[in-house]
Amino acid sequence: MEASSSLPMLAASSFLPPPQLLAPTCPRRAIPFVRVTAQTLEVPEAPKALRPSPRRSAVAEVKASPDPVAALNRFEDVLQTQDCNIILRHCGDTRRWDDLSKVFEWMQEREMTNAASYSSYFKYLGLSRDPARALQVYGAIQDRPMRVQVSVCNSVLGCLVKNGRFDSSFKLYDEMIREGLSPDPFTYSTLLSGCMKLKQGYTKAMGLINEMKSRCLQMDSVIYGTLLAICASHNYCEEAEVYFQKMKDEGHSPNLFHYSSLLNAYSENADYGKAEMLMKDLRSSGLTPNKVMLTTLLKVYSKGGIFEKAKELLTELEASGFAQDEMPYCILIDGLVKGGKIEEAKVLFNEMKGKGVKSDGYAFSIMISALHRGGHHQESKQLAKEFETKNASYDLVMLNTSLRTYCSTNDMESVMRMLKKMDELNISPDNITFNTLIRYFCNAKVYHLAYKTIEDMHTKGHQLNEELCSYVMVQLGKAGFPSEAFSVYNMLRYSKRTVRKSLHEKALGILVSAELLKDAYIVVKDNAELISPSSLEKFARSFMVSGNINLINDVMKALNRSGWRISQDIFGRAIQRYIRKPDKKHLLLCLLDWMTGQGYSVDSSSRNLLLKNAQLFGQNQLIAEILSKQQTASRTIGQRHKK
DNA sequence: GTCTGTAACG
Repeated sequence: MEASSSLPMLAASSFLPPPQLLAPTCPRRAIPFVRVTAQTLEVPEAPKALRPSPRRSAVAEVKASPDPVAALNRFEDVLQTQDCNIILRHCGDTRRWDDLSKVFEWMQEREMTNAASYSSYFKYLGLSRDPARALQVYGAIQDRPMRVQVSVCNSVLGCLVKNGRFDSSFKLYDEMIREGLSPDPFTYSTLLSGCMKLKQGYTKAMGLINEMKSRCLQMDSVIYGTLLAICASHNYCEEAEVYFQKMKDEGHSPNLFHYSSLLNAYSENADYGKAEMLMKDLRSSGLTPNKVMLTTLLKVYSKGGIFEKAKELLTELEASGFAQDEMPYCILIDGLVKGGKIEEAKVLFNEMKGKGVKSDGYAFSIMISALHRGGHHQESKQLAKEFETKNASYDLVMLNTSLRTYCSTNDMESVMRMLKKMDELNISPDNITFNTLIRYFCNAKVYHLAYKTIEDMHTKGHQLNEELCSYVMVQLGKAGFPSEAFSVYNMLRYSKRTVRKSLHEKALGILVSAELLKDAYIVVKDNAELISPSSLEKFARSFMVSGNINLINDVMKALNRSGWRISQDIFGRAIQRYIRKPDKKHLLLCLLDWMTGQGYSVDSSSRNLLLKNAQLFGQNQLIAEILSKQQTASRTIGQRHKK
């Protein structure tokens, strides 16, 4: 446990982390503070830039060229790596993403890349929303020291975080650490900002903070700001207060970021009293609340249902020019809707539109959803159409919202239009999209389409909604598609860790009615103990009559394993089957033997049937012996049961 | 003149 006890081993191995990682205490100051001045660097005054160098003018010419690659080719002999980096950054800064990649590839072909090239390139790939390419280029780096170069790692991680690929950023970070990365504060800043929108973001952030401490890296004001934002977005109000105080104790004075994050934490629980106190504290510290701060305060009032104060504040925001985008209206509209004041919400929404405030779709989506939930389907649909005619831009949430309202008004044409839009915009459907469509197809009673959608959803790795899929399964069974029903059953079983036990019974019922007895056996084999005796009985009876004869004995064993006592009627049916197929006599003998071992016996009519047909099997003697053994055994067991 | 990060809405 203690770091000291493992020190001798440490000395022998260079693969272990440095000792300061094992010892939780840090030296007083890990990184000495060095003021970098001309004196400390002692760089002699360079007489450069007296005349334009050929490299400089080449850079200028490539920068200005509409075809940078052609220009690069002209100056190939003049340009050095750092010159190319300047050109690369210029492409990025001017947002010419195609040229950016072309220049980078040109540099790669001539092995003119260094850490700075990679760092910059990944940064711009992040800005151009191309994390896939960044991952691809990073993965192709052969040189291990380059792969763990801290600025290279930071920029590729930043690219992932910026594009919402939080899980892959943490996965990649772990790989980098295994390969030997030594993270710096930039690394932690980047990763922490990824925690804000992560489900388990708070826990993840705590892990990172501890890791940072063990590496003796200092917390700074921005990292505190990020941390407070993480607390607010995960509703860790008390923790936010603690960090706010801790930060002050460490000598960082809070700025508007810190105040508004803490206020945001209060707004989640609509803690109006604490919010007011915080505003007082802010003013007394000499800061002036800005647009974000006041908008967050509006959220406190709005969530708390203090609509009079909220409206007053909104008027103030308007007067200060802080209500030029839809955000504050959205907050109040949302609060009104959730407070059951849908009419007031509608009035405010129309007021907002009347004032010419532009909407990115947030206000529309709040109103469309609210009207939909309230059962005002036509009105909701009208808003969705209005949004469409305004030619506003769509994202996944807006598409899902519109889709839902079009589905509920059975507007197939519009549903298709939304799906087409989704495709064109390269927006991948999510759980909500799929479930909306499945419900729609169910209501329209087109179960094969519901089935296709479930299949698609499953293939794309989304977790299925059990209640909905189970309904579709039953409907598919009723509509005469038992194989599809069974397929839904299997998708549910393999996409969820646990399913309700009634699912097995439902599936079994469908399969037995459709005489898909082999599939029914699959259901029974793994879940017999979750299925009611009457369903098992029904299955067993059908199987004995028309199931695959070679599986009869296996079915018996599976049923018996579940603890269900097989009735003599079932055995009777099995025996009748076997008697009609004398070439399966070995199976019959096996069954009779097994029955004896399990304390089962045949009833008298089966017994007579067997004895009468024994010569068919050429085993008169053997069958008679087994039957007699069985009677003795069952009598003993019967007596034991009576006791 | 290599990389980084913080606040409000569906």
